[in-house]
Amino acid sequence: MKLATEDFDRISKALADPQRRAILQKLAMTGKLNCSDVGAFFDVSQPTVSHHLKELATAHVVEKEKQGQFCFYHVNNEVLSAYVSELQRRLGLNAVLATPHVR
Amino acid sequence: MKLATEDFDRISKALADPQRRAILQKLAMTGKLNCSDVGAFFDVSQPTVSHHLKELATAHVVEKEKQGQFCFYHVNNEVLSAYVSELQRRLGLNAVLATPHVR
DNA sequence: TAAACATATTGATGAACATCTATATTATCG
DNA sequence: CGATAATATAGATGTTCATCAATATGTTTA
Repeated sequence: MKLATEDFDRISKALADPQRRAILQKLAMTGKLNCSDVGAFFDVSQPTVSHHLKELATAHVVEKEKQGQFCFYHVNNEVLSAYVSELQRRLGLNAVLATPHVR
Repeated sequence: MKLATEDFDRISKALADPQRRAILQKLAMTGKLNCSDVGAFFDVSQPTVSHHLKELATAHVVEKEKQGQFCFYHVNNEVLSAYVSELQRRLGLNAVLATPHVR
């Protein structure tokens, strides 16, 4: 999967904040959570959680699923993998594994 | 190689800025550059380049080598690899490849 | 030693941002 | 319908930060 430059930039920024990384990690571990559940894990206000989730969603590293009054979020592994790959590519960390063959 | 939490945080922040990523990428491509050479590639002032290189060095993603009046910088691949691994671990991107065996 | 050069530091400025309180919006339930 | 609950938005505030001009520090060379 190919990431637009704009998305790559946005993801880098999204991952820069420790609180946002913690939220993302929690989502990665639990699979799927709603806003309130996420908030319960951390000592920040509800609007702050909402804001962070929005940032993560805008960067497409999480996906939002509205179910009635609730709003579930889950990690987008495809985007995260693409981000890590692109990061490795840019940093020259994948020279040896350039085109891995599966036989 | 194990990254201290503090280092992981600092690297995430260091990678958040596009200008710093561009500098790092340039260093990854060319291997080794001094301050002036780095500056020549971008349209920013000398103090700004110096500042960014310092941030990258503080995060240990580049290493500094003073040679007389010049100052050479090169990428620290070990730290960058460790960062990417830790990132993958936290984001749950390595479930399948947990302990890759080389036979 | 004086001038020229490479890099670092200082201090200032404007923008971005994390966070909060207050409030709005939308959905459920009695 | 009215109350309660979940999430979002608006606006404010303090902090962090990217950047620059000016200057300092350290190094080479004429």
